[in-house]
Amino acid sequence: MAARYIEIKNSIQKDILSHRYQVGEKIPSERELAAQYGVTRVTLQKAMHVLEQEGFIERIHGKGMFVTKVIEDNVYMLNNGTGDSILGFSREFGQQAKISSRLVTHQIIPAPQTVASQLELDAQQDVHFIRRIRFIDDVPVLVEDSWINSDVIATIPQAVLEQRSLYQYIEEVTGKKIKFYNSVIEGDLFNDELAALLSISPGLPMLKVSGVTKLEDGKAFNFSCSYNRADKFKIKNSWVGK
Amino acid sequence: MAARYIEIKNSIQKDILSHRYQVGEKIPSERELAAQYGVTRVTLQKAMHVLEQEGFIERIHGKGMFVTKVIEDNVYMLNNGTGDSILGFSREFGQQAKISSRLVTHQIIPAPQTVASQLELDAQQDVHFIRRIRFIDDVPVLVEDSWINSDVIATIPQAVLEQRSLYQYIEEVTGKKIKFYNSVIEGDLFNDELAALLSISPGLPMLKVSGVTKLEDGKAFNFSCSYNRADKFKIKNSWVGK
DNA sequence: TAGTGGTCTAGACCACCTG
DNA sequence: AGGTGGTCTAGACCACTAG
Repeated sequence: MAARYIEIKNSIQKDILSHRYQVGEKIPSERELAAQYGVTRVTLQKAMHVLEQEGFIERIHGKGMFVTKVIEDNVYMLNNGTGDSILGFSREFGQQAKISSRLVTHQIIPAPQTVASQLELDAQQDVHFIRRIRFIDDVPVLVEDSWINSDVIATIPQAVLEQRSLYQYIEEVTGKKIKFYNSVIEGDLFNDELAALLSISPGLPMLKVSGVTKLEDGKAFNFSCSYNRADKFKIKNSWVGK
Repeated sequence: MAARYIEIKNSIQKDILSHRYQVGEKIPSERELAAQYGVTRVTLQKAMHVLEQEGFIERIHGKGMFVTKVIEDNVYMLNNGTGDSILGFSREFGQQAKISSRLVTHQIIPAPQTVASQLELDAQQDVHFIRRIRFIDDVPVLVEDSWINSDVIATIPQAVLEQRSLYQYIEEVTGKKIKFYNSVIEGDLFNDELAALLSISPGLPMLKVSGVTKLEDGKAFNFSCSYNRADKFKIKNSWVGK
């Protein structure tokens, strides 16, 4: 049972995506929507603030709330620069793109120092190391490395790694939700090794996204790093500032 | 007069930065802090949610709130990928870096189509076009292009462009606060023109950040695009997900 | 002046964690 | 059991925008 404000947020988001609320135009006022959904203004505002953060609406003091004009684009968006790129995939025109994965390697190794520090565990402690290639419409577009604390997940079925979402599996096994933290975006060039995995030329530009994933109880369980073809991806920074 | 929750957020942020609250350790509970500041829990929570968004603390249900372990780094952070890089500059170890600018060009031109669309004005309408180079410790690290609606600001003194913050000037002149929207991050390689401006080799990796800036009344007044040396910058994605 | 979003109060109940 | 964050109510007043 999700929180009421999340339900409301999803409901209004659906209304926006289905063009029930027209692009650029005003949506009903907080007081109206609060009455419609049978909640107080405070609760409704929480929903609307999330929608604003995620870039669906703009709130203008004294005027009202407006559906954000969405900019069309022919590249893919990594929605929030979170590690698990596959979760962030979205296309302005629906999800008809075919997404697939290939597992390059999966082994248990002693945690490298940088990984151990990120996962807040002792060096040399065992972690899963997983390298996967992601395809969109059968074109390889990114390499993703993950280091996962083996205390949290002892074994990972190969089927999970070949299919959709490792995170969903971890949520199921642990019974806890996940949170992303400290995501960092860098630019670089593809080296020979990564370029070979994607069948592209070394020296092409890359967007590198790394970050830590934690369980809702604060336990860090995953450090991931993805190497994305910069000609295929942009990152939308969902942020409203000042 | 800022909102109370913003004052409280700044106060606690200061306590974190001054290490009054130790890294990784628990800070007082919501109820305690609310009592200290003489506000209700709801108000205090607003402050803490902002601190969480900005990466200063982690909130863990049932346990408490903890100061985030900050990862040291020897590159600069573009805090939120907002257009005006100079505002986003921050170094983990204080602000002792020397920041300067050089104005390359400032002219009034008819708005190119993409700019007009972003600024929601008619094509061919006049805009300022400004290109500046930013230096850190006298090393050129980025080029920033800005297109500014001349309806909002008719004239811009050269001194403003050579000094610190154009945005601060605009806030003063218009008497309105500014908001950032729709910031997008891309990776690319420096071409000959941009590389020459920074005295680097073409083909080096770049982080490109573009976005629209609006006044608080919703009026779009600035489209900016910055080209950042990827060996000098990372972008911290202040986001807490799920 | 009427309508809008922005902030804030003083409670309440729930879900989660630890001892 | 006691403390923690997560959510929600039913009001209230303020600041801003419009006609």
